[in-house]
Amino acid sequence: MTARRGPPLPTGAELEILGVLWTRGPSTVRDVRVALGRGQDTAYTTVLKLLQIMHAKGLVSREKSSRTHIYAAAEPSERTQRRLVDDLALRAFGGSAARLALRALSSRPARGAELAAVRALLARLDRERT
Amino acid sequence: MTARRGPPLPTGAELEILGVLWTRGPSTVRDVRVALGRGQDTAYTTVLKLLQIMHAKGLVSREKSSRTHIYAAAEPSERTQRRLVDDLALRAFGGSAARLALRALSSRPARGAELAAVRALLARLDRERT
DNA sequence: TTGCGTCTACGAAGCTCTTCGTATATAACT
DNA sequence: AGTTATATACGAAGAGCTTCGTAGACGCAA
Repeated sequence: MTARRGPPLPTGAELEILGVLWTRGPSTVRDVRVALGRGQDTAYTTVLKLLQIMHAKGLVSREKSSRTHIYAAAEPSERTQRRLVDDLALRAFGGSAARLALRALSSRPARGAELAAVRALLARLDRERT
Repeated sequence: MTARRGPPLPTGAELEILGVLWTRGPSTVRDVRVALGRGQDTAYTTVLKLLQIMHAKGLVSREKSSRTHIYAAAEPSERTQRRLVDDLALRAFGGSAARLALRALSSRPARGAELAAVRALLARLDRERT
């Protein structure tokens, strides 16, 4: 139970970088730094160091292209997001992801399209129940 | 926007203590320590220090009963949970709590009663839509 | 009143996370 | 060959989190 395969959960700054890699695809340190959109507020070596740590943790893979490294998220966003949700469910909702979902839906005005997606999922769960 | 009133988000250990206070109601340090269920693995002063820090942060209130303090969660669980969910939505789901909910529901086999609650909520949202 | 059990307060160690500066390598250009 | 631009690697500082030991206060029983 809770075998927890895969890399550890990303920290705050790591998650922000993963977000860039998920939307941009494989990127260089420079690419990531630009995409973070902080201008010069974050030093180049800060992003580099983070990616090196993430590589050591198994959160990203990297490949050498001539002299620069190209980094990519090790897991698809879905899997990491699921692990993050499960973690929060465990820590704050007694392990119930459904109660977490309930709280998420009741908290904010969601857009219609997104609610429709939730309804579709519920319908599918119904169908698969039997 | 994102005005973030109220105390800061609880950390891991703080959240565990809040869980105890939410289910047990106002409790002494000793009560909390016992309810954590770690036996002697955690020192008394560790729980005390945490509660002192949480009091300074505004996460818990306390009241003096003779010589001991009685601690209580400053916010109801619903509010803190909502803030935690909103935080995760912001950091990992582009700010969309609905997409977070979708991931939560698709990740795990939920119990029927919980799914029913989600359906009821969606129905209510429908009704309020107009 | 002296001592024992229990409480609070405080300081500090060990750890992780985030940040950056410095040193070093390497390709490219003159 | 020497200079410049850009890369990586590494060390370390500063902050926050978690843990605990020690010291001091307070009530209660002998």
